[in-house]
Amino acid sequence: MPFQNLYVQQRIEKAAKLKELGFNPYRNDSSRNTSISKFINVNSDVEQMENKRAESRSYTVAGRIKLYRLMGKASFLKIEDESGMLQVYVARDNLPEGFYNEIKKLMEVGDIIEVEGYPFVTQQGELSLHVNELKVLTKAISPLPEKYHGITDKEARYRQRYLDLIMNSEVKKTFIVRSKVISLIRRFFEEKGFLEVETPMMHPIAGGANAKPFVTHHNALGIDRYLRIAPELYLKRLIVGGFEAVFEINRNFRNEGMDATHNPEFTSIEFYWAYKTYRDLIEITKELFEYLFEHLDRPKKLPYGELEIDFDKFTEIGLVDSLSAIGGVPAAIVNDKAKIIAYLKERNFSVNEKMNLGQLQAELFDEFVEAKLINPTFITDYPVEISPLARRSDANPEVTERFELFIAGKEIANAFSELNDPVDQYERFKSQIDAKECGDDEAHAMDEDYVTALSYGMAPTAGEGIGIDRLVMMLTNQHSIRDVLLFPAMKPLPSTDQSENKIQEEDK
RNA sequence: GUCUUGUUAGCUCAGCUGGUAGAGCAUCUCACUUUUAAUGAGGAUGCCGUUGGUUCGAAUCCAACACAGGACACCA
Repeated sequence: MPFQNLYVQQRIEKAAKLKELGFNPYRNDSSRNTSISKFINVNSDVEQMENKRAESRSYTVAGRIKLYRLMGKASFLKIEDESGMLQVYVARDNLPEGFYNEIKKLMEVGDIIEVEGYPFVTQQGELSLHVNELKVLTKAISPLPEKYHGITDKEARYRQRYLDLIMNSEVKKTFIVRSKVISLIRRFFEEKGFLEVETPMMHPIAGGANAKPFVTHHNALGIDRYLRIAPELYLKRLIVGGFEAVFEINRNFRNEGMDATHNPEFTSIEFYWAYKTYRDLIEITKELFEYLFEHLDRPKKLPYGELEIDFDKFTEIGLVDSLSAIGGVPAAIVNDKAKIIAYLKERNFSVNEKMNLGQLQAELFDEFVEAKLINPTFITDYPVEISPLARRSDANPEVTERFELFIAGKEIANAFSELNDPVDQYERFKSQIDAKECGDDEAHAMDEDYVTALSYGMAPTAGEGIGIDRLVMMLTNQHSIRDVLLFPAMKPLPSTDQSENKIQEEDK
């Protein structure tokens, strides 16, 4: 049974008393006519007035009580709406007779009230609203966290994000930035002539990435469905179909571990661009960042924890070149399997000697280079062995036309000129099946329908995916993905409600 | 998955080498008509995460479990 808590009981009592007095504690007749920030802007002139008040003006504002200072026959309240916080002055003699004494103990911090009145400036110099009329719109029966320390417990903040949002205004700002980033990305690609599309989230075959999918069941068809791990293969079908520039911003689902950079569902943008190559993607990616910084009004030298990221300094380097130039690995060994293995062993890294040259180079990159890539860096020319979906470079068939973008030591984007040879694609799927049978449960499944699509001819195309959550982390100086997700995945708590347990039992 | 830290009042936190739980805010009563975390006086508030064990006695020691934070590993 909820609401057993003493403080909740006291507040339920107050709601009942309001009802007795004829005040609905959950009324629906708000007549708010301005926001708090507008009130403050419009009345900034009141301070210059002779008696520091404008009794002829009238505003109705509403908000949640954050502070309540009751002083006998008058009181000050701070109320907050989405736009800001406002001080409100309630004096007994300015209200209908008896009203103030009736209501002053029935409202409290957490309640949402509406007040009508005129602007004035207090002796302490704060623009406030002098109340002529007051009503409780919504009674809160659970008390808010403490007014000074707020709520700091991470678990409570993630599970009860609404409390976090009520108490911590910076949190709200982070999510406003997140919303803007998504909106700007959408606008950027629309302005470039891209078409936003929606492809299925429930896939018969989970493809487009190396990841374990979630499985669900479609009762009517009697078949299992996979929550998508990437929209890639559907978006490329659309290129086959004749759309030349498409993008999709939405969720992917991966049935893997959770940590500071991984949530089971995460948001990405993937975009595919016909008649273009990965070189064009590098240019459009730089442009996108320009666009974001311009419209977000952020400094190009952005602090990130201890680091400072300079978004005016995009650089580009080949993966193998980066090993010596950035990672400090001797240039003489980076193209020699045996020497790399010896080098890694000397430094006490566990080495799988069955790895091919490309995999070993990737290993060196992960160990010695990745963390050092603070300013935005395009790493290009990925070995063919670790790029199964990317097109080989015509100049050097050992590497692919691919890049990954790293910022603050983390991968932010992955892009390449797409493989559009259907026979080659079929062979690569087949070798993935072999890998799957050898125990690699993240290997791609054969997608014959996709191969069929390619067989009708896909124009030369370049495609890119950008992790929105990680991008927002960087732009908001957050170091956990949970701080840029409104409702991060959390394990359910054991239910204390027996009826709920029963339902779960019956379902089994 | 491994290691590590945490879980005490609505919130933020004390509670030492075991002796039956405390502060601030909030809440309740009283005073107070320009306060700024308002102030002053008085009162109430606890499955000390859960389950076991050791002990005359456990918030405290031990074990298992649950949840969370952090680090590492795995993964892209």
